[in-house]
Formats: sequence, structure tokens, C-alpha cells
Amino acid sequence: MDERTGREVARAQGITIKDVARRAGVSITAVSHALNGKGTLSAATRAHIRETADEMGYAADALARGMRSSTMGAVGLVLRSLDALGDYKPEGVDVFEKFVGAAASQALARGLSLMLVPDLTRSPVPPLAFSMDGYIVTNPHRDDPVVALLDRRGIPYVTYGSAPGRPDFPYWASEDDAASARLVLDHLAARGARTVALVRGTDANAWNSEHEAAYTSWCADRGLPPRLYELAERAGVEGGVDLARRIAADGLPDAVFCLTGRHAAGVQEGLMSQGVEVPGRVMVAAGSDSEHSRGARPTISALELDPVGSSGALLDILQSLIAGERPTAPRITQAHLWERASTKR
Amino acid sequence: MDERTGREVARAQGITIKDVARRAGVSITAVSHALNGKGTLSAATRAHIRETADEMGYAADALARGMRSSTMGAVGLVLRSLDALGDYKPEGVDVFEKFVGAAASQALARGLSLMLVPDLTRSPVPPLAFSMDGYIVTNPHRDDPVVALLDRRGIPYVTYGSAPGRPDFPYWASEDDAASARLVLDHLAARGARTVALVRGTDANAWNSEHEAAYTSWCADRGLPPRLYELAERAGVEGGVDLARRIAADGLPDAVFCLTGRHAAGVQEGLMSQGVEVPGRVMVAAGSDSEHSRGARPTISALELDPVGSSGALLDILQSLIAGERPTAPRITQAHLWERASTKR
DNA sequence: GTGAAAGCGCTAACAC
DNA sequence: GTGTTAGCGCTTTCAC
Repeated sequence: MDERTGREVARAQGITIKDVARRAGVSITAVSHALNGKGTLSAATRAHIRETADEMGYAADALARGMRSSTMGAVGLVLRSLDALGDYKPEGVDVFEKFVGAAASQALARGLSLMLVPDLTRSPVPPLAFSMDGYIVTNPHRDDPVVALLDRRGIPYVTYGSAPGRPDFPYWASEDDAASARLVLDHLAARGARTVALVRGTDANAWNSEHEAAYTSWCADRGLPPRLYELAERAGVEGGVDLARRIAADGLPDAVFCLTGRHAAGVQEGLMSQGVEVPGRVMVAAGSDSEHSRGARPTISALELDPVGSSGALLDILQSLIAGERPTAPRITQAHLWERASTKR
Repeated sequence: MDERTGREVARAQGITIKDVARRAGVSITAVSHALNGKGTLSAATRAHIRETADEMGYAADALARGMRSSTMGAVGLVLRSLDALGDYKPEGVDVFEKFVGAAASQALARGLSLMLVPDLTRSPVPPLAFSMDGYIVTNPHRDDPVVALLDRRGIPYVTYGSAPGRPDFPYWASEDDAASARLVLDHLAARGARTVALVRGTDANAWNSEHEAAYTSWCADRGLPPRLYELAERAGVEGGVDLARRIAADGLPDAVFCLTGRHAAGVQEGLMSQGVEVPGRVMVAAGSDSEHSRGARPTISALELDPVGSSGALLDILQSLIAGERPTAPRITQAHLWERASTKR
């Protein structure tokens, strides 16, 4: 094949350790040792080899090196919430973009590569999947097969949000969901709400269950009966619109707290189309900020998570885990509440 | 080392082709052929081997397979604009998050893994860097060393934004920068601006030069002298604030068009702090939307790029390139102008 | 139709 | 101090 116009194979042919050895007039072992600071070589040979390697622009092939059991300098990121969504369309899934961006910058700043991997349990398995040094799994759900798979293969991992049903597993980081929930609920109460309905998703992840728990206990504290609605994440804005009808039929609460921005936007839209004033009659708040909460009219108050802080913490934990240490975990970050028009009275 | 509690090495030890061969009572060649649909095997053996492999949960090791020259099912993404920025803090670098998110979802939807790689030319080189099937390089600049490196190693790549100084290189996609610029300029003119100053960045990428070219020709068409300012991307909001002083000293234009959201926010802030009314006296617009343009007061009109469309196009091109085809390229997408308070008269 | 064997580039025992 | 050599798991000729 013409070397100038194409490539015989997907893999680029670079300078090998053999080339360096020949050029430096030593054995490949010498090169390997010199470059990895192992073995016993005279300072002179070591330096000489290093120079030759540099001159030639030699870079060890990660694949070959990896085969001999070493670290790849790359961690995987698997987005369970998106896997669950079925497609990978990110529109409106703010957390997704934010978290990926944050995790990427955190990883890059640490000199690590970050590999985004499609659902590990669906075949064909992404070829490099099992070659990563470790994994970040976002929002694992109860009995998550990806987590099980990583466990089985002995690959270190950390999770964004605790793994439900596994209280013993400490290697996670997340915003303080309970605190977040109270932040919103107290805000609504301060603005005069007595009865608050909660709209949670159906995914069995910590995010949903923690918020629900905080909500029920908040209601209990105030002697209020909880009004809990479940709406599938994938139902999106439309699902919220439909749900608004049911909520109204059940009797209007003073406020509705939706965990996702899309549900919040939908519920608000649905309420208003029934002639319910927002925020006048009912206030609306979202548990995670997105284009939908920002773009709605009125704009919707929402929690902004801390993906930068969380992903940084996760990478810290993961790095020590890979290094064989015992990191302190979990690590908790804080969300911030943006008060917008939908709760302004 | 205890097999149950830890791992000897970073690499997980899975089921190998040997195990399958032994269990199925055939040679490893047979297994390889059966699983890859190569060679000549009887349908019976083939089926039998497939079954055994499935039962055992066998998955070929990508590293070993990769060594024998095949495809990794993963493409790399290298963000030149961020590399240039020096750190990988994404705050306010909307395009970054948006593009990464979009590229990720596009890649995942195609069953490809996407690996974010730190600057390829800085050592230590990310180990897996040269093992990717191909690369997306965002905003390459003139004589970009990363592009040169990929060329040298014969690794296929596509660029987000054309590669300056390489008009012959067709494998890129981007918004139509010239059209974007005219969109903004015409909008400003329609709102009554006669003189418009342009604030571009200093990176030698297509984004900056295309916008500048469109701007100068727009000015020429109207017989106006161009007023061009250059401000380093990394100068951020503060740089914009400082620049506002210079712009005012040079005589206020009717509008300022800043290519980055941070510069726009800074310039607007700087102008207002000098008592210049925005949009009353001077209008401000940004060439790329971000928290900064949305969050400024008044909110700043800005172009929203099409990262989803662009990254989709890029992956299409890259995939055919990897497959050894000759894709049609370049592919152009369109930006959208959000008209906000900063240009509302 | 099937399998033995040669390597891909690298690391690490183990000789010398 | 330095080099020989045996693999890591896989694909692929090439005998049988």
C-alpha cells in the first residue's frame, strides 16, 4: 500500500523499542530499563539511551505495554442515566454535559485520559472497555449490571451518587442530596408554601431515593402528608405536562418540586395551560438546573449541582484506588439554589 | 495476592481465548476464526465455539487484539483551544462542555467510545494516544503540532474548524463562520449601528481568521474603516474590561462584536463602568454563547453554535476515513443568533 | 476443515 | 552491568 496516501491497518506504525536499541547499540532490555528507571544500568548508558530515544521520538506502545500489566493512564466514564434513557441525545440533559465536561477537565488536568464508554453490558462490548485503569460510573441504580460487571472483573471504580443497596461500598462522591432537598423545601416554605408535592423519577438510583427520603422526613417534621408522584425520566417535558393534570385533579398543592428540569418545565407548562398561576397560585422548583428550567417562562428556580467538585473528588478517590491505597470516601459536595421567577412571590 | 480482595496488577485477568479453546475442545485458531467469521470452519464447530464462548462470557482482549492491527472502536478527542488555555478549567468555556457533550453522545450513539486526550505533544504522551482509530481535533491552529504529529504517524483525523494554512485538507466540519459573522453584523446594523468594532482572539485558528475576514469584507462593502482589536483568549473577562478602556479612548463605536463570551462580558462591564450605556450608546454581541453572555446584565446577544450537528458530521467523516473510504467533506453547519438585551433598542 | 506456530511491542525473570 | 529469553492474548499464514 502506498505509504503516502493511506494506511494498511488502523494502527500506526511507530518507532519500536527495537529500533531504539539498535540505534543506541544496546539490548531492548537496556532500553526498557533505562526508560522505566528499573534494573541496574550505569548512569552513562541510561543517559545515552534516553537521548537516543528522545531524538527518535520514541514513545512506548501502550497496547504492548498494557499487555504486560501496567497502567494505561486512562479511566473510563460510563453514564448510567443516559444508558437508561435509551438514546444518547443530550438535549436538555444538562447534568450530562456538565458532568462530562467537568470530569474531562479534571482528568486532563491530572494528566489522565478520560474515555467515554457506551453501556458496558450491551454487546458488542466496547473493545477497550476492560483495559481501562478504572471507572467512574454515574448514577448507578439498584443491582446495576455495570457495577456488577466491574466488580466481577476486578476493575476499580467509583460512583457519582452512592450505589443503592450497597451501603458498604464507600467509593463514591456526590452532592448532599438530602441537604439539597431541604434547601429547596425550606425555600418554598419561606415563600409561603405549606403543601409541597414531589415529582421524582423512576430510576432506582440514589438521587431519586435520597431526595424522596429527605422529602418525606421534611413533611413528617411539619406534620404534613407527603404528596409523592413518580414520573419516568424519559417521559420528559411531555410527561410533566400530563402529570400536571393529575396533580391538579388531586387538588393543587402550594408548590411542586420536580427532581428533573424537564419534568419541572412540563409540570409548569401543564399547570399554566389549565389556568393555574405560577408562581401566584403554585410555585415550581427543579432539582437539577438545565436549559429547560432556565428557558421556561417564568424561569424556574433550580438546584445547580457541583459537577466540578464531585468529579474532582471522584478522580482523587479513583486514583488512590488504582494506586492500591485506601482513600477516604465518600466525599460530599454542595448544590446551590438559583432562585428564579417560578418561586418569587 | 488474595484473588478476592485485590488485584495484582492494573489489568483485570479475564477469560482468554485459550480457556475457550480448551473448554470447546478445539484449537485457539478455531476459536479466533469462529468468533471473527474468518477461515473455513464447519457450521457445527462454529456454533459450538460461539456457544461455549458466550457461556464463559468471553470477550477478546482489546489490547492483544489491537497489537495485531485491528480497530479499537474508539476515537480520540483533543481540544486545542483548551490546551492553549493552559489549564483545563472549563468555567465559562461553554463551547468546550457543549462540544464534548455533543461529540460524546454522537460517538456513543454510533457505538464508539470517545477518549478525551490531553495535549498529545506534551510529554508524557498519554499512553493510549497512538492506539486510537482516529482523532477529532478541535480548532487546530496554524502549523498545529498535534495535527503534524497525527499526520506523521498516519493516524486519520478530522478537525472542528478548518486547519489554517492547509486549504488542501478537506476533512473538517464547522459552522459557517463567515455567515455567522454576517448574521451578527447585519443584526447590529439593523438595530442602527454604523460603526462596529471586532474583538477577536489571538489563537491562529480558523474561527478567528474567518470571522475577521468576514468582518473586514463587511466593512469594506459599506465603506467603513474596520476597527479590529486582538485580545488573548486567556485574558478572559478581565482582559475585556481593560480593553473597554482602550476602545473608549479610541472613540466609541456603535457596537462591539466580541468573538468570545468572556471578552464580550468583560467589554460590556468595562464600558458600563465608564458610564457608557449598553445597549443605549453601544451595543455588544458575542460570537459564542456561554454562561458569561447569558449571565451578564444586560444579557448579551450571542451566536449559539451547532456542536451536535458539527460533531455528528465529524464522526461521519472520521468513520469513513477509518474505513478507508473517501468521505465528502468539508461539512458546514449553521449557527443561531440569540438576540438579547445588549442589542435591543 | 483444522491446528501448529510465528510474531505484534513490550516487560521481567534469570543468566552471564 | 548487561543481554537472552519467555511469555502477555491475539490474529494469521501455512502446513496438514
